[in-house]
Amino acid sequence: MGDGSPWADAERIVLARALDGRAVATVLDRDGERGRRALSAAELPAWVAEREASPGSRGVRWIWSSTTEWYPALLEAGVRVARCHDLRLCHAILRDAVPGAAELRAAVQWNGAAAGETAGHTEALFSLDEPRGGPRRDDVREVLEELARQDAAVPRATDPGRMRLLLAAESAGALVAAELASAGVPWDAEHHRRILEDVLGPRRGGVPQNMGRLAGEVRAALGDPALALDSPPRLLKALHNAGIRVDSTSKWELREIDHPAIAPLLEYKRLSRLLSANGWAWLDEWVHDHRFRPVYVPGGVVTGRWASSGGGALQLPRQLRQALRADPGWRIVTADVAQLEPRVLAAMSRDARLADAARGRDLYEGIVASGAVATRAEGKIAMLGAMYGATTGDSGRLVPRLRSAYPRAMGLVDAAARTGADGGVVSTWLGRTSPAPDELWRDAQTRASRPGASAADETRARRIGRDRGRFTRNFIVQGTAAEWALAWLADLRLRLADFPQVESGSAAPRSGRAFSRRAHLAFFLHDEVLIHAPEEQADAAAQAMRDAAEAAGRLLFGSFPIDFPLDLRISDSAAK
DNA sequence: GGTTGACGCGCG
DNA sequence: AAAGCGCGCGTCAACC
Repeated sequence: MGDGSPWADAERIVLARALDGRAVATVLDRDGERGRRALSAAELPAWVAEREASPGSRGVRWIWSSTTEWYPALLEAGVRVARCHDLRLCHAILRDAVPGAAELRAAVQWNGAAAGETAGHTEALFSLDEPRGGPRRDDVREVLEELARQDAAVPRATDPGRMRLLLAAESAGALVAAELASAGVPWDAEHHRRILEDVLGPRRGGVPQNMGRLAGEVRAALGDPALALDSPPRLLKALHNAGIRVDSTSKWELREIDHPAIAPLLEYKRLSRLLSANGWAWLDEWVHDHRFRPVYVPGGVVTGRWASSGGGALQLPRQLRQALRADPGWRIVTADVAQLEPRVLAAMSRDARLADAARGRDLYEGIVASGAVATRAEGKIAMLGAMYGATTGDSGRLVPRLRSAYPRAMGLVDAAARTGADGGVVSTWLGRTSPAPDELWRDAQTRASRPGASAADETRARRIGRDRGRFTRNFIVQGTAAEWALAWLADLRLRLADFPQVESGSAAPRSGRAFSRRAHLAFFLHDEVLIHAPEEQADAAAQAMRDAAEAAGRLLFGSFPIDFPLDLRISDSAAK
């Protein structure tokens, strides 16, 4: 790699799979291949640990087809690595972001999810067992060729330096995701059950008691003794029959209605949601041995955010956070970033006035102090509206005030929206690109621009254009915020890995071998991180969170004066 | 019978 | 107080 790149001094070791199932490690240095050896599954962890620890290979970067295929077995054996390059995730970024990366685009066998990761609905383009999609992705030659394609593509990125950061951050995120799976979220199932019993009432075979009582009240108030509350169409008819004029059964609409059936109905919906999303069945499926182990999918969202597939980690209701409890002798350290997205917007647009409003305080209060809006609530609505593309309501009405107060920041998101509406592609700060327009957009524009297009065609084309504009407007902000969060996580996990091990007497053995004796990441949610730490390491873990946030800000935005204050708490649980 | 899409709602 | 981004998941109903 070129001078100054994060890879410049790193020894690179490529792991692939031989036909006999053994791992093949190819050691690369600046001048090319320096050696190769085959290792059995039993030999691999110790060998990796040795290379990772040896002073001579400081900065070794492990290159593999996919972190989800290689790292769990190492963690299982108690071995962590500091750095990796996840070819599958990096392929997806480079393929779209590098102009003219024809070789990468042609290597379609690298598209799609990791082998063995496609449970059902997502059609696997490729699988290790049936290489019908082309070369076996884990094959030694295939892996080395893909690495060569990516090495060739990076210097042709719009900004190679930023692209290297993005690839390193994305790969580090994949390591974090595997480590989170290994460590698990400490979960107090008994406490969770108490909450369920309190809210839903005892289960007596069928419907929990409190839900049954509420359902009875709704049926009585609507004069419909057989009504099935869980069927929106039937519920809607029953509401109409009772003279309640609503277009849907959503709680937003129902909340406006004055009728004796509404209060118990809304309460019923609340309970029903808790039961189906995080009730006893969820506990049985997802919590074992005091750990909740959700399935994270790094890079699963187009913007670069993580997705999840299983366990609903990204939707844990606030109501249940108090069941997230530290092991005895351990603490929960939580940190979330205050107003991450507008801060990122200030930095990427180099808007010094917005950065001023953000500095050292609540950003929305800062907007009030600048005189642009009257109250914090207005500042928040206006800023969200600016980032999401609101045009109507209170939000849409307030956005113009921000436009005049913060022309640089607003100019950047407005420009992204115009680009998107016109069918263009936008990029995050580090260079992840938005998808090209879909068929719906292309078709609408084609219809509207042909001779004899109707007014309806033109209206439709404009609407679809605006829809896409709202997406690209938000893409650059949400995507750059995701990059900041990855940088934060990446820095934090290395700091925590340097923490000393605690006495084995105070270990938390359920956290997995690599994490049971020192502070470790336990949960991540877009702009929020949770650490499970031995009591004596809690303060240091909190400081590591602050230091990592500071480092992430500098890594992305250099000396631009933006700060990322954390809301930090040390407690027995994750409850606010 | 199984699959698919709309809905509703939880999270950021 | 509800229209404006990104998700996952459970449920129901329409469909093959």
